Amino acid sequence: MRVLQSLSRGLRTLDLLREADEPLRLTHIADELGVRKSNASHILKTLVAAGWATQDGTRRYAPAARCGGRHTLSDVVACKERCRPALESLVTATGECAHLAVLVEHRVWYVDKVESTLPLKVDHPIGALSPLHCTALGKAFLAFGKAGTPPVLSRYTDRTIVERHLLARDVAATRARGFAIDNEEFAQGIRCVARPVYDIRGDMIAALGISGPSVRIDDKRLEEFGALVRATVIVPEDNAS
Amino acid sequence: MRVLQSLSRGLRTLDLLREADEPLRLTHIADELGVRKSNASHILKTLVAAGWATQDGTRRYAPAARCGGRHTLSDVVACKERCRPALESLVTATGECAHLAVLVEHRVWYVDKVESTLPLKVDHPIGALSPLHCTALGKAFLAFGKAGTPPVLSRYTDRTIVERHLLARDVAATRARGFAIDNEEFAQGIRCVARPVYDIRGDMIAALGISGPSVRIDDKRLEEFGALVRATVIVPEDNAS
DNA sequence: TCATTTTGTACAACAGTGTCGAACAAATTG
DNA sequence: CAATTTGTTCGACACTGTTGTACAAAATGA
Repeated sequence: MRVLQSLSRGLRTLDLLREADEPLRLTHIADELGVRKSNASHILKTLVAAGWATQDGTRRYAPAARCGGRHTLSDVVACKERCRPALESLVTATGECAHLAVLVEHRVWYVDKVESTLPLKVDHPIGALSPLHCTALGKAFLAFGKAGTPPVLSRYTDRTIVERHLLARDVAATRARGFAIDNEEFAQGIRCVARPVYDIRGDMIAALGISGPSVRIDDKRLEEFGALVRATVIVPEDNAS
Repeated sequence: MRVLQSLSRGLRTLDLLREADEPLRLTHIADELGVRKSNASHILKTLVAAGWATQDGTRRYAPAARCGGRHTLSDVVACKERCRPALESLVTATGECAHLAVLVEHRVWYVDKVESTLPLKVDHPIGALSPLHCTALGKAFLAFGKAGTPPVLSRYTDRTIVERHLLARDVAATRARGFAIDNEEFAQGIRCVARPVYDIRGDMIAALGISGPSVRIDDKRLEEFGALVRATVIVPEDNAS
């Protein structure tokens, strides 16, 4: 069997573009492929002509929308189904609400939840969209996924982190801690913790968290929840695909 | 500028695989590309080696999972947001529930809804998954989208269509009618109508429908609902992408 | 603002890859 | 089991893709 060189390189280029968090320069791609710039230029021009990549105003290249995000709808639904038991056991263990969300552009999209049975409870409806910088689920993507810091950091409460360097520090702390915390940064009286969920390839696909009213969650309990969420076992994806 | 031939053909092949409803034979692809079979074989082997296509037991080729479905998460969220006004106006006009769903594998996935304000109402929760062959939303995908008939047709009520030829006839009727109907085929006492929602490229991306209790929806009203759903204007997608 | 550096595209020419055609192998059909 | 269709392997030539250089266009820094 013969492997077509230019085709392989073109596909490799698509992978590079997709894996990158930001548009890539021609030089970078040429280096990565191990070819001359002129050659890389032709490869990229061909990808653009075929509608698989785009070139922006700064001459950088990005994958076209048709390349899709890192995950498909099927991936998300499969993830949702395999995280269900974890959500339920967390609610049983804590009595608080559990949520599952995926990353869409610069927001998190709630795709599943299990409600608390207590009368006072948090209700993020499935299908809702929330910002990244002030929710535990969102911060989990900032810390463990490939989400870039959102362009604007809106204020929701007096605790919302709206300065980029403070957010960066919080994200670093989150990474070290192993789970993300939202301490009334999105809505007053609500505290949350969240952890990443990875797919079989090791890419973060979703964030899974617990939310509850601050009156029931003191600092000590918040830490316990964090440890609990982090330690929760999520059934691995079957590699039949 | 030079367009790399083998790369173009490889990308073209990916398009063919993605657009097809079923795995394609090598000969078919070779004809489509206008090259010899041996050449097409090398192209496809390269795609497989790079993880962009798969070859099944019958030697047919299909796009790999990473190619994604026809639509991304962002597409779905954008669709959901642009369909919101339509859902709300339909609920206002009819008093019944409106739902929005996308296709995932062989099921529909509810991504948005607006509830009826009446005490007796239908409640398909967002995030739920339903079969294709016995829901209006699902039948809309069968008739107007590229969904294939599901492998098994389970019975849910005594009205559920479980024979393939009867379902095919129903799908054809749906196409002619312009909207899909579920006449207590999934749950007793619930009738629905649904229509397709298209993206900017003309591919069906979602199904939008109204559901209500049969006691309030006689045949005449069902037709009215169908006409109403079909006539509802959905704000077009902005082509900034 | 103008040098200086970096980055991307265009060009010609050669090497080597991709394409062809045929022969073989493997399914599928009758 | 023969006949037909379909997919893969192989060698060889032609043409495509790669290279290196030259030029243009931004970006950077003074």
